[in-house]
Amino acid sequence: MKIPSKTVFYTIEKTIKSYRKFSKRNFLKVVDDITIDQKLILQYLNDFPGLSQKEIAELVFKDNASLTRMIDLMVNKNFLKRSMNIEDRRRFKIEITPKGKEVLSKLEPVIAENRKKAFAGITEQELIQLDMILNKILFNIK
Amino acid sequence: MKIPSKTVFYTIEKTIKSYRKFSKRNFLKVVDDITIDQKLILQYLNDFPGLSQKEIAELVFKDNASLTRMIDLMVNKNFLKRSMNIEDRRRFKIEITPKGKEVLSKLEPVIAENRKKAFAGITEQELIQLDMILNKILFNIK
DNA sequence: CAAATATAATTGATATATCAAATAAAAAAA
DNA sequence: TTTTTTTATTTGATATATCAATTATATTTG
Repeated sequence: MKIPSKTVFYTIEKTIKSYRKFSKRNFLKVVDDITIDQKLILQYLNDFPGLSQKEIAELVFKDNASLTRMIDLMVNKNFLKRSMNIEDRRRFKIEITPKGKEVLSKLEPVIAENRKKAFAGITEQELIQLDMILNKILFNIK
Repeated sequence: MKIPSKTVFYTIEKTIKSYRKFSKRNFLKVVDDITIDQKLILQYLNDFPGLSQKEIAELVFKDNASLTRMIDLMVNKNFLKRSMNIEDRRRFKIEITPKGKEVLSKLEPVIAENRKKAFAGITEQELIQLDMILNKILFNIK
């Protein structure tokens, strides 16, 4: 019999990595040259316009330095536009371009489909359970 | 009310990244200059001597190319020894050095303590639940 | 057996992760 | 207001992630 306490983190890691691969494969069917994290950044900027790089970094669990470079790339790919922010000249104004919005709208149905497939046969109750247990762990280690 | 299906993967990602940071912090109290993945590699080689780089890569969910570079580093740090394998000259014989074993033995109590803290107040039953739900997801997306 | 195919590991290129140090601007304190 | 401290971002250095191409050896096939 397995001892879950020794393997749970392995399973968590496996799940998130597998889901990322699964998602990426499906994304590439409708948009080329996009990564999971780029999609997440687009999504957050769409839902909460005006986010700073630092705020985005926190949302996607990355370092500010990584964000700088990721935003650079996304500007080069014309997904985003970076301009001066008059109110606070330390931060930038980061906006989604029409191309960025188009990419996002192409991905939306894929995202929905991904979740649907991933959660097939899993009840709402189970997801709530899962969420709750993970939050307990998060509380313990914070 | 939150909709878990839209946030569960976010929570999973947050949990695993937080746990990695938490573990690393605690590792560095007893051993300097070790990463979570290096510890995992040492652990696997200790439990299953004779693993090839490819096999290790699969166990830690990494690419062969990454493993090549990680093993290089670990050899430089004198955690591992890499030598020719007579039976199959395509693969290497990778062995833990005394220093590697020492590091591992220093980390063992820390690992146990990490798990204990992370799972405080979580029942065996809940861990089994968690494991089961994650495996359902894994099955769905594989 | 020789030729074709498969496997293990490496290398190169590019992106990302992480930490520390640097820069520039804003906010707080003197 | 000047000085000090804090904040947002960037840059440099090093490690890791990922993909494609390469190399060397093993295995399979004809």
